[in-house]
Amino acid sequence: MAFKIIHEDKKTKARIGILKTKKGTIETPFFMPVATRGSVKGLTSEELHEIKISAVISNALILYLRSGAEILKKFGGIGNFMKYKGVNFSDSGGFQMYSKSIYIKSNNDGVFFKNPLTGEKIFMTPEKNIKLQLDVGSDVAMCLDSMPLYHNSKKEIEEAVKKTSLWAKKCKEHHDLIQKNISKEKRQLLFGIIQGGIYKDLREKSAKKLLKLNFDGYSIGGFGLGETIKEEFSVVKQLKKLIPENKPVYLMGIGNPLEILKAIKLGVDIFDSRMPTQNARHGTLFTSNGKLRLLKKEYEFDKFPIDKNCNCFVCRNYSRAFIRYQLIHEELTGKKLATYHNIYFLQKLIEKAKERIQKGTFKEFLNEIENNYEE
RNA sequence: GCGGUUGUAGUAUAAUGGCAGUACGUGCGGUUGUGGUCCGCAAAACGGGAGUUCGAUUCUCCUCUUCCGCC
Repeated sequence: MAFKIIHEDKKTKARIGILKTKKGTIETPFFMPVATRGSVKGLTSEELHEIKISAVISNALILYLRSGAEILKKFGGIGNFMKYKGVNFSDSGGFQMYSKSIYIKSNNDGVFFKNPLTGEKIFMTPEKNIKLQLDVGSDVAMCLDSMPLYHNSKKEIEEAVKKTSLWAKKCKEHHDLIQKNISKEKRQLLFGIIQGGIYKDLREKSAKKLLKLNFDGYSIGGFGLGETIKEEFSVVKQLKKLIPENKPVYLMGIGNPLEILKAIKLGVDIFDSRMPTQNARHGTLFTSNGKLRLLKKEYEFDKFPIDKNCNCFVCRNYSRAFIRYQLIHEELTGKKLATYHNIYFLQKLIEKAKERIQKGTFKEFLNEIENNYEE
């Protein structure tokens, strides 16, 4: 069994679990920064270890388009390549169907992408994608899914659900086939992705199809793109009732601190998002009082750290004014320091949440955090 | 002093006898499974004065100003 629950909160659905991968075991809940092309922009793997980030997620499709996949294979996988000791997830690239620069179209057999660097047209099938993610050598792979957008019609979303189910079956069968001679402990895990937008009937249909295939974990995809949190959480609650307790649940693309905590309360185990890193680069910092727009002029001479309650390397050593100055003048150091802080902040927040789940006071913790947030 | 030249948001620049545009900067908002330099919105200017004209930032004159040349 790849996933085991070791602690359950009595007042909420929050839980602590252990995910077992070929690279080792890590505790849930956890947040993964995005390392799209094999690195978390601005941070070294040593720094990720220092912050105690236990997993990162890279993008198999983007790596492939830039010949990264080929190199990774020669290096024995992305973990060896980037010298990262934690767990490596890989995303299939299904999400890139929202990217106009590379997406062309899709049908029941796969997706047409174009390589923006060479103009080459690529037909990405579920089978090819699985092979690709095995070459990337991640510890946990995602199925190729068809991701509808929030503004798509219900009919279009239903189509996407259909394709996602079809591809999931192909992904799972191919994944099992390629790894059939590998011992269980050394196999890459594979997660199915549930789609269906905000429509509960479609989500249910999608979940049921995937549950039959018995994936190692279940991802909830297609959120964070325009729907309200209420709509999102309503679906998360519904899906949690359908997914067996002993399967890890991964809410894809969600990186807002408060949103993460509230999802943990609903029993979500895994998160990823480019939000903390991207926001950092653009000057929006996470703090215990909510977000801080560091580029505002009022911080020009500010000698305080980003967050006075934060104990990270950046907050112990640098002023808001310094980081702001570096960011404004486009010095890499500014982006790096801001990124370090945001990732540290999220990591610490989840660590605290885990402690409080263990103490049985997670619900109170959530209230405390919410009361401190201004936004 | 004489001749020429210049004057438009904080800065740099357009256009026009009839709503003065753009970029950067500033302010505010956004960013959720690619985006190292991202996106959206807003405030903000015709040096001053007189004249011609229905109407002048635009044409004329005066004045101040910029820069260049000459004495």
